[in-house]
Amino acid sequence: MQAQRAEGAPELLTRTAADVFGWDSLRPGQLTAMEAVLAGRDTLVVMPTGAGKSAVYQVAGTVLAGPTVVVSPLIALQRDQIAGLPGHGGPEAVAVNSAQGSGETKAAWEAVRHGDAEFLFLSPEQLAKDEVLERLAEAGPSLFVVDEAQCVAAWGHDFRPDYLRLAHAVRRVGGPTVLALTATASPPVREEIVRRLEMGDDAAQVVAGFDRPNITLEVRRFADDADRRRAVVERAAAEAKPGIVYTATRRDAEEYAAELAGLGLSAAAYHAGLPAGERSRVHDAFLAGDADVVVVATSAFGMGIDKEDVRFVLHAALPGSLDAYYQEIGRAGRDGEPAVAVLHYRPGDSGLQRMFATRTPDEETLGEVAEAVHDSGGPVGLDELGAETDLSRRRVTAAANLLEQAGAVRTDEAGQVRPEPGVSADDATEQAARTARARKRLEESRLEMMRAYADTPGCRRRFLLGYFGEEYEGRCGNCDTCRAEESPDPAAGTPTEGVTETGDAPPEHPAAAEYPAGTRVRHREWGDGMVMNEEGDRITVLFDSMGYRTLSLSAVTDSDLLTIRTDPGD
DNA sequence: CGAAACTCGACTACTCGAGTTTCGGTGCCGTAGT
Repeated sequence: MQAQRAEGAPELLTRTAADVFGWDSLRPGQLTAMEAVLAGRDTLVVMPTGAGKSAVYQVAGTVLAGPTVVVSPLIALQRDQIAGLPGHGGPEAVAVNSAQGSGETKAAWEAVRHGDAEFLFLSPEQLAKDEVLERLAEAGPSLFVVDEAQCVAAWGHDFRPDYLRLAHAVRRVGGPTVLALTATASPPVREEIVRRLEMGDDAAQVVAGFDRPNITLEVRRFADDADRRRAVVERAAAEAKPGIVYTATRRDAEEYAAELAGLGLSAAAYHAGLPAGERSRVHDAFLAGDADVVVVATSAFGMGIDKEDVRFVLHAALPGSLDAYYQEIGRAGRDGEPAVAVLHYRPGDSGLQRMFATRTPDEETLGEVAEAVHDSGGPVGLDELGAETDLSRRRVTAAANLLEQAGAVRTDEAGQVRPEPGVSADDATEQAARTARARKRLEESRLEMMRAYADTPGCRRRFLLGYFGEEYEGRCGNCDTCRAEESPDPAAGTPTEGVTETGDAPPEHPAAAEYPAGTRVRHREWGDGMVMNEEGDRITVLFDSMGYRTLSLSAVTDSDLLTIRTDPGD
């Protein structure tokens, strides 16, 4: 104890990293994050995959007394994480999930209860169960880690609503320090993670640079679907292997895979509709690299893939957001060697994404759940609500989350849902529907940003980095628009195939310097927002209530639309 | 929102086109049946 006290936190962390994990040095961001965690501060770490995010919780968790809970979205990922920990002698790690037998689960809980297990891996769905929370509360975890924390914002609203209920879980297990980890998160997504996980006001944020200069960025726009298909196949055949092609539908994944296989390439489709055995076979073959595979995938593929030598990531259609896009192209060129990311799209693509992104619980569902909460009179569990409304667990949870977000219901200390006093079921429904509509608008504007990236005449890297809150001066020289500028060959650049339409970047507006990315502004009608991007004479602002909006600087200065806010915190 | 699948009537005998409906994407979980 005396010896430890004499040793400062950085020394203790560095020594643990070396003694327990065999790491000779820690990167500055890692150490900063670990120190914040050790000091009991909730911490958000945004760092590229391969930069050692896991080390942050591994070392900090080992140093802190008490077990560490790690929330991980995929069972396969939990296995990898456990396998990645040092073998015997090191801290023990266990998991609890549906894929393992009851004996294994029992042993895992025993290990946690006796203090033998330092790390316990769980899905958010496990943390929705009373029994799991009670056992955890007893064990008194000191650290609560949310890995792949972008899932909170990306999946929590509909697909896996238990992600939005993690804050309740944190409270119920005794309020340990929260550590959220992600490779990709724009400022509004970071803000949402912090808010949803109810991380403290003084939460630390450790954000490493987003730039991946070795990835060449390119966009090709097509009027005709057949032209686009041909271009994708030709490109996949021509580029150095291995690579990934992302498609929008399962059907496309299979069609592209078949077409590439027809050209003699070893290509395989991967999507959630395939049998588990087939999926893991494709996954393993791709990781091993022995098949020189060109994998055609839907977004199911990629999370947790740590393969260094992916040479290209092609998109055969427009993704739903730049957050998703950057996450996916980030799987290219991890070794630092040149790699390419090419987006092939057709303006009609956005319809599919709009459908996916904007499907929120309908008013009828919200009404049913609101009434069930009301009629119950007192605290009621989500299972009970499901039985009463005859809705699936997932839909009930999503509806309850919206009602809660709208301030129409509340979740109590025991995880039960209660009506908010003085709010009728009808009012609750109306408020939640309003919240759902606002969410829809935000998702639509995210899609608009995706399209704006695809259509920008300016430097793509600068646009991307601006979206992630990083300023980038000048032009990168490694995207199609920069290259077109350097070699003013009319054949270069990215005109729409089949349609003549191109343009140089508009000249910088004199007022551009007044609105650098990150500036907090107030619009006469749309309220408060933050400048995300400035390009030529236009700026893009993310408004709290309206989502992303692009404004002309001439209009802004002519009619005094925006005021710059100087109050730092609000 | 948009593409594909389906339905249906016309007009001719199996095909065509217009109109209508359906479907599109991510993973946990638990439980029934071998």
